[in-house]
Formats: sequence, structure tokens, C-alpha cells
Amino acid sequence: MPVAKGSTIDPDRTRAAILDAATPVLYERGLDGIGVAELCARLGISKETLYRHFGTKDGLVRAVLEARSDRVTRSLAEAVAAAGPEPADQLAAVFAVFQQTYDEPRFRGCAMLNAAAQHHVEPVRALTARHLDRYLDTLTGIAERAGAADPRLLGRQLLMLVEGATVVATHHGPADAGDHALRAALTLLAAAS
Amino acid sequence: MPVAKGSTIDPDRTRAAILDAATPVLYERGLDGIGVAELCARLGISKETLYRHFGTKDGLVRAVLEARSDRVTRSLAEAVAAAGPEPADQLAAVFAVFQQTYDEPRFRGCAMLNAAAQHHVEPVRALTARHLDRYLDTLTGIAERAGAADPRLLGRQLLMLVEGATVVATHHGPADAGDHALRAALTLLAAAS
DNA sequence: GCGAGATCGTACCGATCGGTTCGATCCGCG
DNA sequence: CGCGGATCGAACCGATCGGTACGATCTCGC
Repeated sequence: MPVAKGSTIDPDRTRAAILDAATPVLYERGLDGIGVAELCARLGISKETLYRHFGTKDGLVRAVLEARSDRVTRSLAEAVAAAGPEPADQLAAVFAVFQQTYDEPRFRGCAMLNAAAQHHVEPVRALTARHLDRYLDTLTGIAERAGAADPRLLGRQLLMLVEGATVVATHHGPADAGDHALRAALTLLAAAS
Repeated sequence: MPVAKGSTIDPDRTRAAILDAATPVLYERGLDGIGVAELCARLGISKETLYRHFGTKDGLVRAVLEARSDRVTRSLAEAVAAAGPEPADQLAAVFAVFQQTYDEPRFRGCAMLNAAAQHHVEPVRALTARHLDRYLDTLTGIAERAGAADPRLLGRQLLMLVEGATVVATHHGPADAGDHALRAALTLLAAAS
């Protein structure tokens, strides 16, 4: 997946193209599982180009993770918004989004969690924490709309189900992970109001 | 934490001592976050000794993870056994064990999940999968004793709560993670019979 | 006390790491 | 056309990687 070659020389566009192309490679190989040289070769760019745009391999990594977190968060919010006003439907939408990612042939677990487990530099861990906070916001919002007695508690429990479903899907097979987690989530929802 | 120096020259004992000493270092620094040279310096052994006992850095890693999985699984089984016959009490024991690890000052997430996220060699991922299977066995056993309509489903949902609690404790703070997960687990338990 | 084997410390190996530099090329703008 | 900046490709840097080799030292069993 080389960066488009004949494209107009436009720094912003080049940067975005590098980001897009680097994302799946870093995800599949692991942040430290591929060197800058091989990475650039795969992207079809020179090392100098990469370093001018991102300064550091870490800079690229952070940019990739930030973009990924933004994209996932946005798609989750859209799915919830499209699910209508019923909290149960919104939960179903959430887990459907996740099941979709579990079923991707190249699924290798949550990119943010993997990154935090690999890369021990603080800024990356902070990105992961922020990512979970975003999930928590979404889930707590559903809990509030459901009239839960303790929406923050329920939100955190739902977050546990989401993350647990991802872990189980990663290491124990993706089949029905989203559905099983959803059923548990609906049970919690029903019991919390 | 150097390996005991004046100890009798006993290969088996040396091997075990290396294993014990290497475990926390590899956990804190990450499997690939520390080189063999620095690792040996920390353990107070020479590289030749390490390579004679484990053949490869990967060999050491596998041995460390295997021992850790065995130890954790055993302590979990003991806690469940000591909790008496009530499934609810057994669940409480399970999450109490996990909360104890969350509260350790050096807690950095589940060692097996971290390993799988870092080290993409197949054998390590297999160890992680086996580790989750052991958890699943324990939890499914509790679900069966509770008379759940679908104990395998409930077992998997409990596994999601356990792993989700670990993830949340890792990235969102350990406070009450075990307790919140336990309350969710008890709700599922009550609804499943 | 002697030999076998475990261990140490250190030097060394080729490979790869992240990052820099430089000359050549190519493109868009004036 | 010509200039400036983006890009390339390749060489290069010091550091570190996992792993090996070797001579010296130590401890045990005989």
C-alpha cells in the first residue's frame, strides 16, 4: 500500500497519506515490530520524508494512534446516534460496531491497548487512557438515559464488558463475543434502573 | 534482586532462581524493553549461564510466562476452594484475588495479555490463549454450580468481566475495579439461573 | 586433591536499530 | 524559464540487539 506517487506535491496531503498507510502496518507488525527503514520501504517513501513530517518514530506512532482513536470514537458516536433513543438499542449498536472489528480478518486486538502494552513511553499510555475515557463517556451517557440509579457505576461496568469482549475476541475467538457481551450488558441495564 | 550468589552450584536451583528474579524485571520493563545484557546484569548472572539454561531469550520468556500462568491459576483455584460452596462467595473470592493484584504498586496490567500484545511469536500467543482458557474453566465451573441455564455462556461473560476489570484497572485506575466487576458478575449470576 | 562441569567476565560477532546527511531529481509557482 | 521546496535513494552514524567464544575461577563428587 504505497503512498500515492503521482499525487500533487502537497505536504498536508502527503502527511495524511503516510498516516493512512502506516496505520495498518504498525497495527499488524506492532509498534516496535518494524523498523523505520522497512516501514518506509513498505510505504514507498524515503526516511527523510517521514522524519520531516513526524520528527521521530514516536511522533509518527502518536499521530497514528491519535487519528485512530478519533476515528473509532467518531464511528461509535455515529452508531449510537443512529440507533434511536432507546438505551438498549444504543447498547446493541455499540457492541455491533465492536463485533464488526472483531470479525475483520486482520483483527489483532484493540490497537490502543496493544500500543500501551508495547510502548512504555508516557504519552502513548496517556492516549490509551484518553481513549478509554471516551468510551466511558459514551457508555455513561447511555446509562444516564436509561435512568440507572448509579450511571457512573453502570458506565464503568459497561466499559469492562466492552474491553473484556475485545480481549476475549482477541485471544479466545471473535465468534459471538459482541453478542454475549451485549446480552450481559442488557442484563446489567435492566437491573440498574 | 540478584540471584543468590553463594548458593550451592545446583543447575535446577539456579534455573529456578533465574526464573524468579527475571519475572518482575520482564514484567516491569516489557519483554522487548530490556536487552539480554542488562537483564543478566540485573540478575547478577552471566549471559552464558542464561543461555545454557534457556537456550534463547525467547526460551526464558516462555518459561517465565508459563511459570506465571501456573502460579496465578493455582492461587485462583485455591481462593475459590477456600470460599466455600456458594457460587456468589466464589465469585467474590475471584475478584478479590484480582483486586489484590490491581492494588500492587507495580501493577502494569495482565502479564499474559501484555506479552501477547508485545511478542508476536506464536508460542507466546498460545500461552496467553491457554491462560484465558484456564480462567474460563474456573468461571464456567462456578456458573455450573450456580445452576445457570447456559453455564458456558455465563462463564464467558464472567471472563469478559474479569478481563475487562483488569483492563480498566490498568488504564483507568485500580480503585474499586474488582468490586464493580463483582457487582456486575453477581447481577449476571442472579439473572442466569 | 583432582577432574568435570557450572559460572563469571569480557570481548567479540553480524545485524539491526533510530536518526542524519547529501546530492540528484522532480514538481509547482512566479 | 528558473527558483524553492518536497522527495528520493543511498550512504553513513553510533548504539544496541541477540547470541557466541574463551580463559579464569569456583564447587562439587569422587
